Amino acid sequence: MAKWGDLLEDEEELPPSTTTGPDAKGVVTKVEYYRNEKGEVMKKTTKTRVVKIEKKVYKVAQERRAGWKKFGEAATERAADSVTSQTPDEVQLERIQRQKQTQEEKAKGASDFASAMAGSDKSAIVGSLRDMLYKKRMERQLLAAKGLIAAPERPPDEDGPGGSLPTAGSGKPGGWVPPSLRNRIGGAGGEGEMMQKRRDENSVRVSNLSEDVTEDDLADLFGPFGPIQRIFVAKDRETGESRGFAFINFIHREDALRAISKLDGFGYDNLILSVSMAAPRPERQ
DNA sequence: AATGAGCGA
Repeated sequence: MAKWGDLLEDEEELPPSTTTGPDAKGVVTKVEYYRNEKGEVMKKTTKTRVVKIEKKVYKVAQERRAGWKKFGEAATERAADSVTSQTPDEVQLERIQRQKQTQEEKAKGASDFASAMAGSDKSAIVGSLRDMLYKKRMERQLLAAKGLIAAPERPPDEDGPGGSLPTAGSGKPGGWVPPSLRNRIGGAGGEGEMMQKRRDENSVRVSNLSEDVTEDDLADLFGPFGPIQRIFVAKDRETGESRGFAFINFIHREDALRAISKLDGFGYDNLILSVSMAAPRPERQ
């Protein structure tokens, strides 16, 4: 499975897309091959399942209607020439199948990635990195959905009134931490526990991010290059939506430069990232 | 397309 990229490297013709299924569980598997902007062959596997939802409201309405007396023309109609017409209304939803993953697979993914990063084999990097980032992201989304972690960038008190709002000074551990207080992110070379001075000089700008990329996604993406002091995703002041670019401040300049050389032009989330050293932030008067 | 927040003594 890991070798498909190598096998196809020199071939002109791409394999045809295939669609298999639905299998016993209704899962349809679609495999497509395409070339990215660098001419590398990419494989995309999509698994979808059609889920039929019976609308509960229909049941309720039907039960209510059963108790009504007919009137007008309908009171005398026979079944054959009904004056009422009905349209079946079935809602079909597609949803992406989540893949199960064992601890060993996770560990393997991480070590594949580490060795790919150490070497210079670009296609190996792209293969294992893309895979690992996607899995990590899905894990986070699942945890967020289960309520085990806060959804990204949404303070708990936005869930609406009535809840037990965390008051200032309650100091509850494990809750949502505002970005301004998230100081130590990823990386291995912790430079002491003290508050660190921000290092704007090693600030990397990444743009053309998709709107739903979070700080955690970027920590996964940039963390392997070295310790990071701060990650900042630019957001719209009132809507909170990502503006599609971010800054990653590395502690060591050489890590910033390596990240740029490896990740500039990297395809992430269907977009081609642009990664470069950031211009210094304008001074505040 | 695009270059980040806070700041109250």
